[in-house]
Amino acid sequence: MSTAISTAAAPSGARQLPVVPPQPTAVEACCAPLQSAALSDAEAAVLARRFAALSDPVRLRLLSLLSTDPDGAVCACDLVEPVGKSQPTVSHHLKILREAGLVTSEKRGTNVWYAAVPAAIETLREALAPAR
Amino acid sequence: MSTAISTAAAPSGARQLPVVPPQPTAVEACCAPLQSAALSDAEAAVLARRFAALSDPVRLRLLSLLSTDPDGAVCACDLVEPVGKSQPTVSHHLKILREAGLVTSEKRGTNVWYAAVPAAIETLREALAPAR
DNA sequence: CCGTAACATCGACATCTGTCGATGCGAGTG
DNA sequence: CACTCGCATCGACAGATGTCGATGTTACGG
Repeated sequence: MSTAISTAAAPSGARQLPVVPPQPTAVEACCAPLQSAALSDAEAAVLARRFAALSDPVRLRLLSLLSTDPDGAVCACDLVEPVGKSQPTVSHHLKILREAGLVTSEKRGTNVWYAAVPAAIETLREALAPAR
Repeated sequence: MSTAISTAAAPSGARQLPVVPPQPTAVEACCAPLQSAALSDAEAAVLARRFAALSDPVRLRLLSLLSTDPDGAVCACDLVEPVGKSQPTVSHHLKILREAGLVTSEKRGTNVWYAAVPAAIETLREALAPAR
């Protein structure tokens, strides 16, 4: 919507400088797989927080967009329209994903580039691994 | 607490009849992995609902208890004390897990036996699979 | 047939969560 | 230096969620 006309500053197709550090905020595995050993109270709390980051459709779409992007990173300005929410709302969800360690952000000039952290996703996936 | 003395009716160690159907409510995979293709609106909604079932510490502990039980099934009466919540609360969480297809329940006399559904957990796990 | 045990449902309540408009703030630009 | 653009934060609000006590309901047991 907003990035329709002005092609000067940072147009919607702001495809440049896809550079983003690998995974500065890598999430450490907190627990053995759910199905391998009974979770302690603390372990369950940590895991629940992380899964909560995946419990919203908007966040899942954002994470998916970042994960599947050919450049590996997307300008925040290019995330608002695809998910169909207001800019503050998208910013809010990105913050939650960042705090969960699932994405990283890097400021480049006026824009902020977001990238998924595959290792963090893998951590969640391992928590769901079968007993054997 | 309650199941301490009376060893008659259904004591805390009600270990018998571990029989439970495999996975009647097997959850069907709804989406390709997050990191393989951008999620549609509908796909994200379905996935988010399922991950939401894992976004609570009590539910994670319940699922873990069921998954790691040697008999593969646990009487509801034996789930209240381990998680440290009231009986109605535990019943509430079990309902959410059941509606998410992550557990199944079977009534046996006065008791209800719960069992995890590994296939459903696997479905969630696959949604987090890496791109390649 | 009445009492009891196990589990689900109900009602109520406090808290959390998603959403948006308004605002703030830093970085470019003319 | 003023203006604009991009993004985060704030404030507010409606709706969802977790929790528990009370109450229902069903299955046993004497």
